[in-house]
Amino acid sequence: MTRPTIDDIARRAGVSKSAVSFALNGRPGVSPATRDRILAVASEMNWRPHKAARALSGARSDAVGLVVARPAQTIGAEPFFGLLLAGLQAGLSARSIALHLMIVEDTAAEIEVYRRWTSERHVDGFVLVDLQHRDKRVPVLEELGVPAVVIGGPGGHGTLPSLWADDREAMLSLVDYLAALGHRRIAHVAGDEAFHHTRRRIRALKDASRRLHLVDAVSVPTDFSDAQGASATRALLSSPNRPSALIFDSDVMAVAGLAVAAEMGVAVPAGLSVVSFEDSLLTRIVHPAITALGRDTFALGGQVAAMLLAAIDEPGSVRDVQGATPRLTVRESTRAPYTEQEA
Amino acid sequence: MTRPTIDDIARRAGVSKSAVSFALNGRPGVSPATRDRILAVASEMNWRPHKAARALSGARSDAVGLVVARPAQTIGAEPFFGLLLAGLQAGLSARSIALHLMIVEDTAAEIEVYRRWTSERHVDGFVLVDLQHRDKRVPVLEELGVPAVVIGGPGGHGTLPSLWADDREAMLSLVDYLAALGHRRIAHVAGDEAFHHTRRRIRALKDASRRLHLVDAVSVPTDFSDAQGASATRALLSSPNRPSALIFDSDVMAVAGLAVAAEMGVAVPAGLSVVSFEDSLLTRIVHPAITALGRDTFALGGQVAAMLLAAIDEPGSVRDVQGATPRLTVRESTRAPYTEQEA
DNA sequence: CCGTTTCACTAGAGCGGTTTAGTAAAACTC
DNA sequence: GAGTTTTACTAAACCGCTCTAGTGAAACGG
Repeated sequence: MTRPTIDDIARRAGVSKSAVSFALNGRPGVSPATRDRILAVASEMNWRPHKAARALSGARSDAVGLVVARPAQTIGAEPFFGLLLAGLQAGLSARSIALHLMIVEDTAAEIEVYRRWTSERHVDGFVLVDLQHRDKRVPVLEELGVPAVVIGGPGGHGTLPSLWADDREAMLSLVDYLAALGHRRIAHVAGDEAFHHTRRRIRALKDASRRLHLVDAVSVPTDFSDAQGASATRALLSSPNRPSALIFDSDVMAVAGLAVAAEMGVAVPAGLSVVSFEDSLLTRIVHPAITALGRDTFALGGQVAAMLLAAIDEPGSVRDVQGATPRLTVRESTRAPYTEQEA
Repeated sequence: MTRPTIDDIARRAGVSKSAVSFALNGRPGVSPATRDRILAVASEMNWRPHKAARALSGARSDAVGLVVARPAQTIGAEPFFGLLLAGLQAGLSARSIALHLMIVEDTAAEIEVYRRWTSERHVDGFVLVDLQHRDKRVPVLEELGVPAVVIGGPGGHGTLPSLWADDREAMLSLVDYLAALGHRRIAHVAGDEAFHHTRRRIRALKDASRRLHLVDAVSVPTDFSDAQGASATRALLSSPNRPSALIFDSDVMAVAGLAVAAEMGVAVPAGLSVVSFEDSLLTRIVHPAITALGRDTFALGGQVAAMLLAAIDEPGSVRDVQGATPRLTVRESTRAPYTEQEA
């Protein structure tokens, strides 16, 4: 048997197609008695709306898009991405909105997908991640006039609403903590300078370092990969004026850095304190467990979902929102630095 | 200006709607000259098909579904999932098929999504992961008659085609390797017994142990979490007859186990060899790097995508396929066990 | 040169919904 | 109780595309 259409329901209930449509959508124009009868027939016949048919009549497609331009490896590796995905999902599925995921090669391909999906009416809105300096995707989405929410900022995302984290404040608090422990030589294994947040963190470290009179607060940019994280760590630990504390911009790099320290015979935390700017399972399961600045990525996904749904319902109504301030979870990888006596 | 429809193109090119449709879909019925002219007009007007309209006329929805019933944490944590996703994407996007992702609470919800998406014509097919013993999803998908490909098996997936790995063979090779190094006391931190592959691995270990006359080849089932992986390791390492080698069913548990060993002062690999049944970034970046059985999860995703597309194109044409046999990458976490002299 | 086949193209009926315009009856006005 | 408004419902257009049936002209066959 083929799936029932509203026509079948209409026939069975002895009313017109339109009456069925009204009843099923909770619209006025049918009496309560008729409405109940229609609903009963519909559920008896196990009717479900045909998404495409609805979308064709100008309605929503009930889906949002997430397009990511990253190498496959990164997507598998970073817990951030999976958690964000799960959080988005949770926020969307409550209103049974689907998530269309697309993983592409580069930003050009990403923009092409935005264009295509918009004109095909494939999705009702987009979530934009990995905000970059002078991001080319922003003007395109603005031009397309499609609802979109940016994760990142503040600044650099034009008129699109964003959910942003105060990376500057986070970095300052991190440095304050390490300085309070007595660290004077702090180094930073940073991410990719193409990203806004990386730049902000680097700048914040510089400022804090000046304010607290730290020695050599150097930031080494990387591409976020474990390989570059490891080699940056190796270089820093080999320098004559070896830092006593390292700040890593990602959990993956922090773990890689930890391995380098072990390999070089540098004890953590006795000889080196390690802090990660990102928290996850990774930082928890290694030994020693890594002190990390944690934000609830799952919750973040949910928040973005809510913002995007609002932007779809009422374009222009959504404004920038500052996400929860990340909190430091102290674990086993940080302590006061070596003193001469100990050494 | 509103987006162009085939009617606009028809008017501009001076032909009928149908001629445009034929031309755009590469169907016979138009002369080469007319076809070229229509295509030129279409691209000039920047026309794109309206997905919903196409889908409504009985065509495909050009999307496949992946529904996962797992806690959010797991999805973020396991590289497997992200890599699979990326691989699937790569395989699908070549034919510009979208991936609809849905993360749900439990199997009941998952089945509900299968029902809904099928009757809504939301997707053309499904990918089924985490195959369980007596899996309830299989008969539902069979009943719905929707194309689907299972990752897992062999066996237990009814008439649905599956891409399966030979877990038994893999476990045997692993045990052979450890036995060749001289290990006699091998223990296994297993996954969830609800999963088919976990059961097969446990059975294989038992068989190998009997064949090789190993002592105490015990398997401890867990829920795949780092916490249970850690406590299983703790228990095994505390037993009077401590194993000299541990096999972990997942990378996350292997890393957690490594941390427990460090915490208990058990040196790896000197005092304990560690092997992971799954390879990923995780096993590579920790210290010591973990010897692991690796399969190319990204490629696996691509293979599944290809199978599903074939199943959609020609239902019933796709048969079970055995995936590539995982290969052992030896790293720093394995060596011959302690001998009495060394101890 | 007439009948048949092929070709290039058009008209128009769906696909499964939504929505507007219209209608008959019931319910209010005063 | 005639006129107006409201209510409950129907008919049919419409969304953008696909595809079948049909048409007129050109090409072919003998």
